[in-house]
Amino acid sequence: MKLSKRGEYALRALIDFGLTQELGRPLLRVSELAAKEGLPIKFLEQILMQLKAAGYLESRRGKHGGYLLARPPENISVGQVVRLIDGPLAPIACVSQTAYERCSCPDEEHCGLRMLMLDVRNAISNILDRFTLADVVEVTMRKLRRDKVPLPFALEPLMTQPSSRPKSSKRPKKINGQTSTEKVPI
Amino acid sequence: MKLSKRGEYALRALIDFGLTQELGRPLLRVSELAAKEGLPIKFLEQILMQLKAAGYLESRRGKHGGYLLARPPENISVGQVVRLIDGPLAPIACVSQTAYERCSCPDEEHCGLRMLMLDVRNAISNILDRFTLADVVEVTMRKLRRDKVPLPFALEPLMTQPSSRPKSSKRPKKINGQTSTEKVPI
DNA sequence: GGAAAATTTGGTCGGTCTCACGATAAACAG
DNA sequence: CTGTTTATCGTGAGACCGACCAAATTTTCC
Repeated sequence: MKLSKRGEYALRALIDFGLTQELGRPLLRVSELAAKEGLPIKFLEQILMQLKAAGYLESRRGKHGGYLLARPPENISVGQVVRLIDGPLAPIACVSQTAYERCSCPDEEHCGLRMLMLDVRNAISNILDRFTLADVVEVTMRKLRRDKVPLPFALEPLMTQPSSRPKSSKRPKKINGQTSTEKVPI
Repeated sequence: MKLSKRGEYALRALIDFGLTQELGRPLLRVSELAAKEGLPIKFLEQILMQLKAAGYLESRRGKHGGYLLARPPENISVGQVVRLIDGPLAPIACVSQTAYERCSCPDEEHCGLRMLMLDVRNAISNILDRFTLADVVEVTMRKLRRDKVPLPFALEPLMTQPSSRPKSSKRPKKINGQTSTEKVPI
């Protein structure tokens, strides 16, 4: 049930790009990002290249180079990013829509495991496919402001144009809705 | 978000043990199980040994040997089995209860990814920790009977004692409750 | 044009996951 | 006791993943 490191890093990077874009500084160098998030640089490079190839990022070379978002965060679905990096969300291939594969069990129609994992698939999809990068960024910034945390990436005074673009005032789509009321370990 | 092959095979095996126990033939040889489910024999051996070491199975050696369930299926939680084989259910370690690990992100309290994955964790747990092996077996057998499928493992006429033990009539705990009404691919 | 800074490309390396071969030990049948 | 049947154990190949290092290429700035 794990998200790969590659997928984790990709999402963390995209969230950072969303945050810095919101703060008026969309361009980030790989070295900055790696330092801030504590990620291995060369591995992060591979991931950013993959995100670029998929149309999520653009890159600028040279002196003031770096990466930036190629699409508005509202158009970036978390679920689609996970699928790009880690493959289908479904725990087993025989309940996947995008990459269905017959499993080795003799009677797929009456497989108890398949029924269970179909529920898990739907549960995961209902979360990851509903949230966009903009949603995650918005919730994160609200939390940061509420706790009066100095906004990250305000450092690096490189071309400090305040340019506070009118933020997309969308419905705040509550995250973390049904936080576990039970003591079930996970 | 994947369940490992090891975890998949372990669950498939346990479900089969539950089914055959219900049918009055609790003991299965590794070779039978591998043939019926189409699993690699030696790999399955390792998995069954692990399940035995964890107290889920017993083994008999010699002529009429094999494996059988060591605990009533009502006491076997699907979530606990997955945790044993694949580790914590949580997609990333920093939202796990049983195996929490600080992640490399600088501010865990305000990490957007963490908030998302917390929801995913709860969603998975709410499914896998609610269902026991007995639930899965019961739903499977109902489906098999409804479609009039010849019950598996009725073959192998080895010591055919009908011994129809009084089945635990529990509440039927609907599986596959909210089947995806939407066309979201997964 | 030349230097600097960044992306791009290439190879390496240890670890884990699947899966397989071969040999050993226990239980049973004759 | 002997042989068959079964689980048990040791070993390791093959593939993939996470992470690292070094060089090559491209772009921009001075």
